[in-house]
Amino acid sequence: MPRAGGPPVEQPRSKRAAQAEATRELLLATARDVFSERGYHNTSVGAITAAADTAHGTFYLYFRNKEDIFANVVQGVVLEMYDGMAPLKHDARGPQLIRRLMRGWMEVYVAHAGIWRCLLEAVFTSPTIEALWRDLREGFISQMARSMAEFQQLGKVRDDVDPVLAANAIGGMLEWAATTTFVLRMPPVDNASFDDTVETLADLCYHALATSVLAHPTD
Amino acid sequence: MPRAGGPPVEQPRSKRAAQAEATRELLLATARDVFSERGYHNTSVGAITAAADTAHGTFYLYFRNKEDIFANVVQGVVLEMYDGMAPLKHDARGPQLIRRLMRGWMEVYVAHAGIWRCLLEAVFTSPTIEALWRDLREGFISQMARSMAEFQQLGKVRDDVDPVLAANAIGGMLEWAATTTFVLRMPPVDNASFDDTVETLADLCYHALATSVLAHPTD
Amino acid sequence: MPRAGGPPVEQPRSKRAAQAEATRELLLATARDVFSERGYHNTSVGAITAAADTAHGTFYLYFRNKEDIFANVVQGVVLEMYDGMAPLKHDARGPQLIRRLMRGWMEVYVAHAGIWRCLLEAVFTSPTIEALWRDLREGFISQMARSMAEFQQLGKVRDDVDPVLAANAIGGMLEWAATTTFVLRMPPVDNASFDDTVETLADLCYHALATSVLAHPTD
Amino acid sequence: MPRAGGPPVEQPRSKRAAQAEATRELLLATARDVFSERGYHNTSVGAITAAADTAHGTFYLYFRNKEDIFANVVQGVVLEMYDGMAPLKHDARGPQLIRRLMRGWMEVYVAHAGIWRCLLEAVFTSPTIEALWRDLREGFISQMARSMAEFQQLGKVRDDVDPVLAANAIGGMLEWAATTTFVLRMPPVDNASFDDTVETLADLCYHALATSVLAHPTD
DNA sequence: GATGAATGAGCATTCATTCAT
DNA sequence: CATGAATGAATGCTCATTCAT
Repeated sequence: MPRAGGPPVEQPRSKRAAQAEATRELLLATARDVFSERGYHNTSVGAITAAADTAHGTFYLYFRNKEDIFANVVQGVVLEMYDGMAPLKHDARGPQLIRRLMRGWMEVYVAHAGIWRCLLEAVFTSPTIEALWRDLREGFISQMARSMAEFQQLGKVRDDVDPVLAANAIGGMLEWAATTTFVLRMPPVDNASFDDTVETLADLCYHALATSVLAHPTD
Repeated sequence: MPRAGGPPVEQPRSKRAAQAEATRELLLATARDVFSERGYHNTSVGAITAAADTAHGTFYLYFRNKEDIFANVVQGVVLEMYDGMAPLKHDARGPQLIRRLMRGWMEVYVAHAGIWRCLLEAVFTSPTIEALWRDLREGFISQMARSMAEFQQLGKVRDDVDPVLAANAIGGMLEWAATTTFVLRMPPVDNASFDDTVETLADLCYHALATSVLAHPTD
Repeated sequence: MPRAGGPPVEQPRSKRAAQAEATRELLLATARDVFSERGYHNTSVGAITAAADTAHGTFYLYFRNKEDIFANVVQGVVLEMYDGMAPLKHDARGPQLIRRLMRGWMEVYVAHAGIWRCLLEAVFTSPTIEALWRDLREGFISQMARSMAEFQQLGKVRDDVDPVLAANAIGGMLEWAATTTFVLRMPPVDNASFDDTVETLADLCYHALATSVLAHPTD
Repeated sequence: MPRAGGPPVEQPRSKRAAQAEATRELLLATARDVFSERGYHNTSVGAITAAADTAHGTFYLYFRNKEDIFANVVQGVVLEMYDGMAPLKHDARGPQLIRRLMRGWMEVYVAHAGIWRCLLEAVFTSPTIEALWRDLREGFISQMARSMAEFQQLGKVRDDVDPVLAANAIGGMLEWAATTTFVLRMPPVDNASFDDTVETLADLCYHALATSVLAHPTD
């Protein structure tokens, strides 16, 4: 859609521009699938254009290189993920609330396992992707820190907790548990169900942060 | 091994074998440095042999390919890391103990930042490395789970905690905090010192697990 | 093929495709020369592209590897050879006919000595080429067997001859005489002329097959 | 064994020399097996020394390179083959004799299929092997030519046959039939047994050469 | 806007051969 | 005599990127 502030006309800016936008979107959507399936390094520009049924050269009309298109893919995916993590209604209290939050978050990671794995692969390789993810993640963590500060105001979270550092730690625990357990399928997955994992994470998180455990027994 | 009847000294296994071993070690050590510096994908076999001042073909006398030598590097590094994490004396109690542990662990990650980052890069790319790390990490996590179970026996850790799942979660929190903060140098590092990070992790960990917070005030 | 409604002329399929086809043909023709001159094993992909004045990578746009381009070369050459062997007019009788056939065949082998030698070299090395040649040769032999059966019907060839086995034997005699004498230049060539060789082969072949030698004296 | 004319001593010329000869023979024998199994190009010096359980460098004490050892292997094998072809007792007459000869020859090719195939592979690749085989084969062909001349004297073979050229042609028919049928396993093998092939070759050969077919009916 | 042919740098891998031990 | 570590040239193949059509 045309950016606000652009030319006043709402019309599809000449057929060419519309076509161009369509091609760009096609490449982007295809790239997301291909990256998800084959990983970052194992995906070549040729693989994307082949999957999109597009000429190889067309790619370079819209993206500078693999890193560039991946950055665009990630942009969309990560926002989608963090969006999926936001909608929590404060209609539950204490442990219940945290458990629901955790479950929602884990579900998001599991649902995006392919591209999430691919993102991690790229993060450790490409400085550009690293920087991009740094920024995107910062949004997520600082949002979490803000929530935590609010709970501190309400006396639900211990006062001696630094919201930013704690959010980074708790967020990391979640991210990494999701990654090792459901992406890399490391051992505990054999014995433990999704539910058990969520339960443990929520329990630890609750006790780590809650003001007084006695006031809110585990359930 | 020296033939019976040979000179009593620990003879260098025929000089030839010693030279070969030396070359192998040279390649291994050089590879570790090169990988640390340039990352997994950005390192080629040629880069390693060049840095080791060795003929390209020599590499293949000792290793099958890049993955192979990296697996050997990782083997050594990870054991070194987990070794550096083990030596905790139980001479401290409660929060103090955890704080010291955490500090030790973080120091290990910081000291191995380059190769640790490279390991993560490879884990998401090579199934072989992924499997290798899975095994090495399992040793670390299950050791942690065993400690936790012991503390449960002693009444220091809550009984309703599953030691394996909790170890995976807490270990992950640590790993990922170390990675985001000191490897990827994500935002909080600007504001927070190493000490603050350790303090927060220890505090969260303590409250997450301890039987009764009241008995052991944060400090 | 030209789209319906296009210009009536046999348009060169969009110039692009024509150029591509030209490049492919160039590589093919060059490869044939290089193979003829240097043999199968002594020819590298690089040698072909260098001779064709083409980038190394271009090769892989059209062929999977050396074996692949050689199979294509052989395809063409063998068909060309067997074509050159076919045109026999039945305007001669008995020994004369065979002599002319033999002469024609030998000339074909001599004309294709380089590539024929290269084919034999490859046949014993590459299962793919072996299979390809098996098929091409089968066409040649079974055609010969069919001719022989016809001559049997006409009472010119002995009835107790199995056409397929005999064709294989006689065809082999021809092939191998051509190969040893004119490709490997084995001894008899020093004393015997091309004509003498043809004469002997024709004579042996005639007597081997003909119903009654008395009816058709050698000449 | 020491060559006549060497030092007068029959003793095993110092243990060293004996050992050296043994190693040389070991390499030679092993090479024959390896070549037979894997073909000329697919065999490397390393493969031979590995199979012989010998140091890589040892090879170069006795042979200049792969071509050199193969030439030595071939020397032995071809003589062995032509030896196996010689022993024909003249106790049979006419077609019977030829049939027995042919059968014996074919059996030799079949028994040596692996190394024979390897020899052909090498002949078309290495000028040295080519020259070697030219000489060895010449011995075989000229022996055959001499036999043929004798039979001409006896009036059994047509006078208008040139023994050398005919021997080359008939010998080639045999060689190539053996090769295509039993080494390359070309089509006719599916329908025709070893016996049928021999029968056809003998029959053709007999009619091709015999003075008067009427005097010696096919059987 | 789209195409796809062409490019050539880059990397992995093999192997014959040498030579110090 | 035997060893086997070291060498480095040779080659196959992939892929990002450009550009004429």
